[in-house]
Amino acid sequence: MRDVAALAGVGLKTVSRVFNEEPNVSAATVERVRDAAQRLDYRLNLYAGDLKRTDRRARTIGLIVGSVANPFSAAVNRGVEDVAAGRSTAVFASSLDEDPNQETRIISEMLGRRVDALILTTVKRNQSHLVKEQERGTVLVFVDRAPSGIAADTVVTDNFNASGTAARHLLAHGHRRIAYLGDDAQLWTAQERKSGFHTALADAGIDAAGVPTIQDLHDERAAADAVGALLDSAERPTALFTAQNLVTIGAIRALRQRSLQHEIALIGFDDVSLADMLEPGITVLAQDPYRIGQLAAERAFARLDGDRSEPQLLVVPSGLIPRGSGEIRPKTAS
Amino acid sequence: MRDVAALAGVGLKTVSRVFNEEPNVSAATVERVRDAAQRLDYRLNLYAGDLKRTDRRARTIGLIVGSVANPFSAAVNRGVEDVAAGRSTAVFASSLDEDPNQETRIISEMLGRRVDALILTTVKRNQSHLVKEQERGTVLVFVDRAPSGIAADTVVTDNFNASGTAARHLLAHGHRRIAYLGDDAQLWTAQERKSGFHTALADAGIDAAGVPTIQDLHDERAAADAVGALLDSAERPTALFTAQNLVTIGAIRALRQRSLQHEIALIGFDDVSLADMLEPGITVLAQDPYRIGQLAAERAFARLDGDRSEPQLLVVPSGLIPRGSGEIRPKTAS
DNA sequence: CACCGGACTGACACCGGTGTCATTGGTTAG
DNA sequence: CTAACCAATGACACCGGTGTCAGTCCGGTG
Repeated sequence: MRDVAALAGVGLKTVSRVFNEEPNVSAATVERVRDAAQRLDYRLNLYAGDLKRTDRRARTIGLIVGSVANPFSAAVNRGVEDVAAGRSTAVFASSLDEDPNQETRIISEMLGRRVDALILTTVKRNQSHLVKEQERGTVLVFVDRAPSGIAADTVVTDNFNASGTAARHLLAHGHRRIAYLGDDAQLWTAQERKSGFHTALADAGIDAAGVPTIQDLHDERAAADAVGALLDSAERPTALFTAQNLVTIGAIRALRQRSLQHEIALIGFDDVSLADMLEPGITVLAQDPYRIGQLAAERAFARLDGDRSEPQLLVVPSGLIPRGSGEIRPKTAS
Repeated sequence: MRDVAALAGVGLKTVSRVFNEEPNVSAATVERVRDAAQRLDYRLNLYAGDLKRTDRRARTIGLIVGSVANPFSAAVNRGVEDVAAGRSTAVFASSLDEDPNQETRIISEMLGRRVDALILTTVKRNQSHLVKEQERGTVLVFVDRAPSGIAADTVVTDNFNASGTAARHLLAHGHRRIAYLGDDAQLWTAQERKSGFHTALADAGIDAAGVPTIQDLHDERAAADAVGALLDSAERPTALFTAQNLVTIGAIRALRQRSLQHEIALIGFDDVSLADMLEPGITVLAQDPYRIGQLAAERAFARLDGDRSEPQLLVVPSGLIPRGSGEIRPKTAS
C-alpha cells in the first residue's frame, strides 16, 4: 500500500479511502490511485483492516456439516453460499463425519479464524460450551439438529411430523409390521424421527416394542447389511422406513439383491437422486436442504445486522412424494 | 492477549510463545499462561500474526468449482478438504456456475483474502491474467479443466481417451449411429470429450459430420428436452453418449418417458448415484473426483513447501463400468 | 474583504500479534 | 574462581491497514 501511495503521490489514508469507496475523494485522485494500484498489481488485504476496524467483521462465515460430499450437506452448503455471496461473505465449510472429537477441534479452528458467524450441525449432546463464544459476539445458527444447553437460532426439518406421516402412509396401505432403520441414535434428528415414527405407530395401536428397530447405521454398507439380515430373518417386516439418505440407498441395494423391491414397501427420509427412475420409484419424505441453508444464512446475517430478538426455531416442512415403493401393499393380509 | 499476559504476569511475547508452542518456555510459565487464557476465554487471532510473520501463510486455500451442490464438485471438495485438514488449513469453496463473469469476481475475492493457494475450475478460455498473481507467490492448481496461457499444476480426468473408449465400446456392440450430447462447448472438458469421441468414430470410418452432436446442455431439463427431440426425430440414433453427469440424468429421463431405455444404448461420462440400481443399469465412465481433489491439494501443498519443479499435468484415469445400458445392441442390424 | 463551512487530504496512533535482540540468572568448563 | 554459554524472558519495532483529528484550499456570505 505504501508503494501505491508513493506512486500516486498521495497519503496512505487516501489510498485506503479509494479502495473502501469512502466519500470526499476527488475524481482525479481516485483515478491516480487506481492507476497506480493497477500498475503495481495491488490488492487490499482484507484481514489487515479488520484489526483496527471497529465492527470487526471479516466477512467470513463458517459452516460445519456432516460431509460436504453428502448430497444433503452439499445442498445446504450451496444455500448458505448463495445468501453469503450477496453479502460479499466467504464460506469456510468443514466436514464433521459425525465425530464428536472433531467437533471441538473444528469449531475451535473456525473461531481462531474469527468467523463472523458459525452455521453448524452438531454431534455432541450438549453445546453449552459455546455459550461463552456466543456472548462474545459470534453469531451461532444451528442447522438440521437442534442444540441443547444453549439458545440460538435453529433451522431444522420437520422430523417428528414427517416421520409420523410416513408411518401413517404405510399403515394406510395395510402394513402392520414395519421396521425402522436409522442413523446414529445419539443424533437429535435420529431421535426425532424415531420417536415421530414410533408415536404414530403407537397411535394406531402398535406397540413400539414390537417394531424392529435398528440404529447406528452410518453408511450404505452397514445399512445394506442390516436390512439384509432383517429380510432374511424369520420375522421379515412387510415395510421399511429408512430415516437417512445413505440408509435408504443401502436398503434399496439389499432389497434388489433379494429381488424383494416389489414386495417390501419402503419409504426413505430425504430425497435421493434418481429415486423416481427406479423400479419401483422410491417414495420419500423430501427435505429442502437448499432452503435450510438459505434460511440459516439469512438468520445469521439478520443477527449480524443487529437483530436482538428471541432465538427462532425455523421448521422447514418436508413432503411425502409417493413414487411406488411406499404404496406397495403387504402380500399376506395380516 | 494483553489481558492474558497481565493476568499471567508475563510479557506479551511469552504468551505468543506458549500458543505457538515455541521452545524455551518453562513448564511453569506455560501452565500459568494457559490457565489465564482459559479463564479469559482467549484465543489467538490467526490473521493478526500473519501480518508480521515472514512466510505469510494464512493456512487457507480457495477452491473454485462448478457448484458445491454438484456431486462431482462435492467429491472434489471433500478430497481437498481431507488433505487440507492434515495441514491445519481451511478451505473456502465457491461455486462458479460456469459463469465467466463470476470467475473474475470470485478469484479476486479469494485473492483479497490472501489464500495461500487457489485450486480452480475455470470457465474462461484464457487464464493469462493469473500469471501476475502466480509470480507474486500465490500457488495455482487447476482441476478438471486445463488452463491456457499459463503454466501451472493441473489435475484432470483422462477425457480424450475415456471418451474414445466409450465410442469403441458402443461400436463393438454394433452401433453405427451414435449421438453425442455434451455440456457447454466452450469448456475444455467438453471439447476433449467430444474430440476423443469423434476421433474414435472416425477411426472406425464414421464421419464426424454424420454424428448427431448436441452441445451446450447445462442442466437436466435442457438435456432431457434435447434427447427427447433426438429420439422423436426421423433419424433416431441407436446409442447415446452423454458427456456430463446432468446430461446423463436428463437422457435417462427422456428414454424412460418413451420407454426406450431397453432399446437405445447409453453411456454416460461421470458416475451417477444409484446408476447400478436402474433397469437397465447405466454404463458409465467413472471418474474419481475425490482423488482429483486430493491430488490437487497435494500439489498445492508441495508448491507451498517449496517445490519449484516444472508444472505437472496429472491425469486421473477413468474406467468404463458396464452395467447394461451400454451393452444394448441396435435393434435392426445396420 | 474578513469569516465560515465543507470538501479533500495526510500525520499518527493503534488493531493483535511476531521477529529481533538485549537482558538476566544459573551452569559448566577450564 | 571466572569466563563462556544457554535457557528463559521481555522491550520494541513493525506487519498492512483504518479511525481520528487537524490542516489546507475554496467558494459563498454579510
